[in-house]
Amino acid sequence: MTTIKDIARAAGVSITTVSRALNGYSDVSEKTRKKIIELSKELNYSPNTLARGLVMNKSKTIGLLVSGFSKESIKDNFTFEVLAGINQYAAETDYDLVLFNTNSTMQREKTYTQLCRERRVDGVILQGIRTDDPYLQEVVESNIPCVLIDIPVETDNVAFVSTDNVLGAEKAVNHLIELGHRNIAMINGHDHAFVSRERLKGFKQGLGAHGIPFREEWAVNGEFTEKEAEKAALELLKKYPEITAVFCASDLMAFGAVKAVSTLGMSVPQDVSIIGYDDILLAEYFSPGLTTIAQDRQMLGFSAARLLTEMLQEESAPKHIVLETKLKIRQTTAQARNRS
Amino acid sequence: MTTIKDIARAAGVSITTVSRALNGYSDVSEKTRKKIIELSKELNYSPNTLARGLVMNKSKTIGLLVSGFSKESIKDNFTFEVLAGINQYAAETDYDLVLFNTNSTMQREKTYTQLCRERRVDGVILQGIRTDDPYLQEVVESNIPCVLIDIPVETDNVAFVSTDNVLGAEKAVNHLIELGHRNIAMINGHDHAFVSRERLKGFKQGLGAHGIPFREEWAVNGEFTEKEAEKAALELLKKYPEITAVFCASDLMAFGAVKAVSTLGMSVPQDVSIIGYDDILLAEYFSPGLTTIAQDRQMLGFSAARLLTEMLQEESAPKHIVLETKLKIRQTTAQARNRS
DNA sequence: GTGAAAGCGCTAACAC
DNA sequence: GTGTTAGCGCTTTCAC
Repeated sequence: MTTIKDIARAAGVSITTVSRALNGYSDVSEKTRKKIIELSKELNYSPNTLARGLVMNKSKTIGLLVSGFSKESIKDNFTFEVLAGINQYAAETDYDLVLFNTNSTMQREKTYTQLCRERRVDGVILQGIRTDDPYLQEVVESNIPCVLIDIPVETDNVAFVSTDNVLGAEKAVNHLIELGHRNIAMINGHDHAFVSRERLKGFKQGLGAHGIPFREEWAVNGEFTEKEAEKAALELLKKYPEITAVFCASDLMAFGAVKAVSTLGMSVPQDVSIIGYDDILLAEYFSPGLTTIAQDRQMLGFSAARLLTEMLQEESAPKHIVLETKLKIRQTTAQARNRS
Repeated sequence: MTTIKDIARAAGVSITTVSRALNGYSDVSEKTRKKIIELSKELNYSPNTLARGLVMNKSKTIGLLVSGFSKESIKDNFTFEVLAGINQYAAETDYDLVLFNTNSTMQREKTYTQLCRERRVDGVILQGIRTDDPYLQEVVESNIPCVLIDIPVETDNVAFVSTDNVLGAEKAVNHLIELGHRNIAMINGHDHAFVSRERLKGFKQGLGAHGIPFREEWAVNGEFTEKEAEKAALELLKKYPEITAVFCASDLMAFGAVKAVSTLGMSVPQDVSIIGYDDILLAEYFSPGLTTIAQDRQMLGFSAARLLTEMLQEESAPKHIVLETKLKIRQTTAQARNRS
């Protein structure tokens, strides 16, 4: 494998000159530069990034710590779309991505910091970790530049990007209220998700803005899974026949809720309106089409990557980005009717 | 950042001894080993993989060259599931994954070999490239260990994994024939996909085995997209009213075909049976549920990763793996009826 | 069982 | 403009 040494020998110059020429420094005569560039092509030279990284103490790589490689996340595709966004941005830079994985027992033995330091990644993007994940604590304590997706932590070396979950939830509630619903329940994710807390907040705000009191017992957790949400919806709808609409904090959970409604011999949206959150691909293909709050997951990843590279270049980079959401009206929401 | 030098100093030994102790060599006294291990924990040491890679001339990383980060591939999810499989296997090894991307204009300037050599990846997995992709030629010529997904090239340093596309297609055809269909059309991908050629072969074999002649004009290309397939199906069904069933080489294309049928005022499966290939998530959620040939994409990735690590360890590793497919009967296929 | 020394391929002072 | 030199953190002969 060709090294700069080989080129230096062939060109009759020192390795320093080769290095300088190849890296575009100005203090090399045009003539020697040309010769060196030519020779490097001829000899089929590729720089050794390991060696370069070793001496420069940076690797031009971004570490990815994503939790969503399970069966479940294949369904909602969240991880992949975020990944696609990150990849898309990275493609325009000279950073490569290295995929760490947190879901294996073996990797769990290594701490977040170890993972990153061993590979000498310049920065990290974290996605899909819970607020009580031990890794999170480490992030804050370590001094590795880091961008969190959907977790609002902001320090000198950590930034975050998320969507406006409060406003998003409020949009959902507003939509239901505009359709005449007053008795609205919510199926949330779990308490260790930042987005859940935010969406609950938005839910309450939406109700409050229209003078509708928030009822504690109408807001339950569905753990972000279809199954749990179905169970929760079943109980809720049985116990409180006055409920005419349910806001679910994820589309997958909304599917569960729809199933629950039909299990009870009712239909969506005639008897109960259901609105989801995410706008995953299935939402459109689901029958009936799911009304939901759309968030641009790819942009989430794209922005995260951009934010991180900015952080790596300048001190004064912005420290967080909040993206907008959009209401997608499909067939699971309709005018309120009395079902009791 | 702690280095072995620091540990050596703290332990009062040479760096050689530290290196040996940390790497589990036998010729270190238990006493010093213990001390070194302890010290390394205390000092919060992480080995520098760049330095190690530089001297050992391998990086313990696997390069991933996948083409599917586009909008379209979010729909079929193929890339992600393969990725999940690779990741799952990698999690059990000490290899990390580096994501290269081929879809950007910038990266196109770098050759396959450059990409790999710069990062000093130990091996590569390629997925989603066409048989006429210039990268493919390079793979064969380079001496970088490589596993191809769904492209049958086998040399000293390249192996492949795929599913049995011939048999898969034959299963599809058999299913249709068993339902009484004799006039069966096929909508294939494109000629530069190995899987397309194989599936066509299986299609012909299936017909032949039952004495049904293959009609050239009934086998058209749909470019693996929903839109193109819809167009193709529309033409086909209009022109040849005797066709009662269509085998599509991907689920996405099958969706297009279903749409075409309904555009023509007919219904699936009463008038025309449609069978897909892949069993993507949407196939199940699609209405009506799509009958299809299922392939285990995650296993595809998992096997590729396993094969590659085996190649990296021993010379005598097996050089290809072919996975089985499975017929999934849902609602788009039914008993043949005369529609002309 | 342990250490000295060389070197992996590269960059970056510092001279000239 | 160009070369000399040192050194990034590690592994690996080769001595002892």
